[in-house]
Amino acid sequence: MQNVEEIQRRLREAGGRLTQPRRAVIEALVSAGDHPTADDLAEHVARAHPSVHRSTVYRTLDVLAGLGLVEHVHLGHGRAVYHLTGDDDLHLLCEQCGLVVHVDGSLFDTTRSAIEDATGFVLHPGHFALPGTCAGCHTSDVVP
Amino acid sequence: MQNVEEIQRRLREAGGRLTQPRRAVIEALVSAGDHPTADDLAEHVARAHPSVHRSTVYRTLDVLAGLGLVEHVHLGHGRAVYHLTGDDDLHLLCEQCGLVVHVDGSLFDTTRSAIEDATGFVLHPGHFALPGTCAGCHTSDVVP
DNA sequence: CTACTTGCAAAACATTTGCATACGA
DNA sequence: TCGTATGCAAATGTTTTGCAAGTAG
Repeated sequence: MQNVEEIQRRLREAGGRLTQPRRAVIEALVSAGDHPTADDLAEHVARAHPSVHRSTVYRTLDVLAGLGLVEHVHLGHGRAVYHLTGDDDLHLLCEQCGLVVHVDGSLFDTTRSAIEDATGFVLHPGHFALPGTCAGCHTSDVVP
Repeated sequence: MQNVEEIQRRLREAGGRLTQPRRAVIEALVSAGDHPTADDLAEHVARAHPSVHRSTVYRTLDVLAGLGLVEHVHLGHGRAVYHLTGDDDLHLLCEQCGLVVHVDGSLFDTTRSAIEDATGFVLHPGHFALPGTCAGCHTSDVVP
């Protein structure tokens, strides 16, 4: 959905500078796996550009988040994963095996509108992972 | 639902020792407000028992969590709040003002079963906070 | 008495920040 | 050139851990 050129264009349009470290972070975002942590991204960046510092990765992610291009999801216990905006899905986190799966965000629609009607609260559920037990762990649960 | 005696009984039944620091943490859990952080609890404990160390608060919470008596909810950015098991409602967290409100867990039923049917994932409602924007912040948003 | 608990200090972990320097536009 | 970005190191904030001493049962 989002490619490197598109992101670079948005960054420049906003008056940001297209530096080598920023190129590397953007490249990492589009080519890293499904749910990279900041650390995963820093590692990915370091492979091609060892001189890029971790703090620059965080600062770049922060800039891109400010432009609405990147979001992060907290998985609990301090870890967060980053992804390009546009993934309109929920993250489910298995508390037993750590598996993260994506489901379509529309599954949440009825709950979202029910809560909005009842309380005026507008949810952004994509920002957190919903914890639970995945199918695999749930069945093997019975046999320890 | 849970009173001090009940928790103490469960702790002793499990072979745990009922020490003064543990009494203080349990007391803090039942008498502290709705969504105490570990820090809130440590402060509460310190008022009556200044010698109780922060790490003991964490260890006690961990023990009680192991017995299924306490759960914690991540509010993002490192903070977590603790509560006694039995609150079967959802926590909504306003990302702008930090307000936490409870709503009935049944509002989540359709989403829970939809996710369970689609993926086999069994969610633990109540173990997590749903982030969003509360009614107050949402309206004042428009008028800065 | 013995093993479970505690206090302390230090480590672990993820992220942020101050500052002088480097570099894109 | 000029102000934004960067690297570095050190700080931040929360939670965890190793260890000797304390204490419940």
